[in-house]
Amino acid sequence: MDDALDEGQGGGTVEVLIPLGLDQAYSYAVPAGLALAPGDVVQVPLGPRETIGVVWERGSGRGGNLKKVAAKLDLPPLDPALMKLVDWVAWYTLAAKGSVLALALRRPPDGRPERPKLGVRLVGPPPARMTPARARAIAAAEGGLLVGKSALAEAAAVSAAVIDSLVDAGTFCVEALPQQAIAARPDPDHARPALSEGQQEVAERLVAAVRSQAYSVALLEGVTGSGKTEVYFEAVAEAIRLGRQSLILMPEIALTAQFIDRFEARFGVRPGLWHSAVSGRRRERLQAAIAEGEALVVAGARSALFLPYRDLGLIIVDEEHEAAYKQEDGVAYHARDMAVVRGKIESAPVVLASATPSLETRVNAERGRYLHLKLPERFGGRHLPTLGLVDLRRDKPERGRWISGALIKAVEANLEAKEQSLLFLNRRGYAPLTLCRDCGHRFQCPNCSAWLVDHRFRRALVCHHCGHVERRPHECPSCHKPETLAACGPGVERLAEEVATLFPQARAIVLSSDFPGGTERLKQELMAVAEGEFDIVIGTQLVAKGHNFPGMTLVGVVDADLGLTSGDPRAAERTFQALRQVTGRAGRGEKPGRALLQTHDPAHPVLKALVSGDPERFYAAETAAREAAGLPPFGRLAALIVSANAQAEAETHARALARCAEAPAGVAVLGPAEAPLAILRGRHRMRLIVRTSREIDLQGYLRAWLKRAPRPKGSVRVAVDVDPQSFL
DNA sequence: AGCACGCCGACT
DNA sequence: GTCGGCGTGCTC
Repeated sequence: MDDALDEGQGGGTVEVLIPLGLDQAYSYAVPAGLALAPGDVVQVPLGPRETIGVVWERGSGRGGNLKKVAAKLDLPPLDPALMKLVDWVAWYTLAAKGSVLALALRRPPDGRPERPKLGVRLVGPPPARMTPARARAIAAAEGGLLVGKSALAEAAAVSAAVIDSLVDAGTFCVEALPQQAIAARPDPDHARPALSEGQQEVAERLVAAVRSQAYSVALLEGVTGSGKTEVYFEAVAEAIRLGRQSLILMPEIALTAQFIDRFEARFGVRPGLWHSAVSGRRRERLQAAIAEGEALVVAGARSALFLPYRDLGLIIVDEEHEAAYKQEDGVAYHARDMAVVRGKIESAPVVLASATPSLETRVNAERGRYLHLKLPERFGGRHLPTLGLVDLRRDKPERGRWISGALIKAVEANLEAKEQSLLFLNRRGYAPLTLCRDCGHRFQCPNCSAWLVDHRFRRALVCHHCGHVERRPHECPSCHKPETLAACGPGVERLAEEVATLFPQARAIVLSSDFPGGTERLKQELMAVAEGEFDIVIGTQLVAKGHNFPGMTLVGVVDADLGLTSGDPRAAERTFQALRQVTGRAGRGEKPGRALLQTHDPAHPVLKALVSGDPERFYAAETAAREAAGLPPFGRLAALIVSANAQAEAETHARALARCAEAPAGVAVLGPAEAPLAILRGRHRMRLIVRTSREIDLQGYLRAWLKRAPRPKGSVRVAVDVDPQSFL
């Protein structure tokens, strides 16, 4: 056989990347008669079995004693842009290429048929025994049309069991509902909103970016209620007009019915939805529709970043600052950053939207790398609430109490005026610490180093890190004296006790993720709050976003210092964002609102910046503070080492790395002692920041370190927490 | 990811 | 004496 024949007729070798934790593509021989090109999805033998893989590049060898590619699968090939993204993300995150490929690779059809949604049709006579519930169900199904089972149950206000019994009785028959269209074409002009002048201006900038069909990044900043979504929808509309695809990336929890309704109201159809709950055949169909270019708009959680878009013309990252964009297990990546990278690779504009942008995005905007678009404050003449601090050193609540005189007065005035108040305390449960007054024993999690949180309602002690639960004993497990256990500090449950004592006439409710009855009940209660059925809401982070409470005119932050003192480098930023969000809950209706923040440190720069109402002040102060503390200013190289099974091991790794890193000039490793590192208690992970003043191949360097360093026992994972902008 | 190899606790 | 736990390593 000669080479000429090999050209088109197969033969030769290919490098195949397998979606497993393998960093290298493996060489396989191409059987005669098979033509393979990079991107093709193939079946290859691997050890004792066969797996799916992707031809990454053409090989050069003759494939003498290599295993052969078993088959070329009938799936659309990975396009070069997506392959480039996989390569880039693997290089950048120091993850094995195969693991990244696994994120991008469509699952082969698993043969599991999509569970067809069932509907019922009124076909037979009424059942022998009629009940009110049955009568309602039959009335709702009048006309003999095929109705969805759950929809019918809801419409008739009966349970699914009633419908089932009517099916058994022969009154209804079951049929499969026709499959819902996976991705109908959105109409860019379905319902164009009336934008304010300021919004229009910003929308036009985004539309221009979409028209340019070139890479660019814009930070779209605007407080909640400023109409960010409407504005970026205009950019999406433009992409639709051009026939190009848009990806709207959002934190998983933000993919709510509310967002979908807004999308549908604007474009007439639902977007293609991609999140962890979408499964099986539906996932496949959507993937196919995306690859074909039929699905024009995809709204998805971070994994939607690796979908095989055919012609991506716009990427929106909503709530850009959300920590949920960080994937920490498996391939550790930041979806927002990788979105920027994908935009670069696809030559598409990227829009980062947020009310409280992350520090690094702000820095990038400031340095002119990103276009900074600001939306005028609030839409419809509404104003941001006025913010005030309560100095707890002067206005001190009694022992065992947490609400100051000033806040009590404010709540009373609100009750008087029949307006709602929100008391925000980001602490679930009754008390964050339980100790023995006699011997000082503190209840600690057996798995983690965290304190166990007293949950009176559940009558249990709970670890908020690992989920460990134990019963709250009656006597101290250490000294066995009875009645010595004391709850220390407040949680929302305890605050509710105080509220009941202070304002016995008020209708109060505690809202936290522990809400009894699950998310469904919680949703109902949120609705009830919005409708004014409660006077005082005591809530955790949960109430900071989402539902709008028009009657809420006062927000009391019970402990504004909470979170400011932890060792996490992001503590100040996160607290600022959380407080800005929660205080913004006041005055969303007709009446102006105000917020009171209780603190022991009224001079704290975060609080001062917050009260000044000028976010720029916070960002300026925080950037300066980081520089002063020797923390990596964003936009320069830094690395994050995630490591080991135990804290001690993590520290050993860190010291080993610190020693190794002394060699190449320009690299300084801030070890456990020097850096305000965050050992994430409970999961025993450690963050270590590598700082460098000049450009080196940090990825390559760390990779090499992992290979040659005398490693202590335990697994080491290295992830990079760098602003990828420096590499673009 | 699978699957093998390999070294320490409770059983026929 | 073995069965089996899952830690570590390998797959072109």
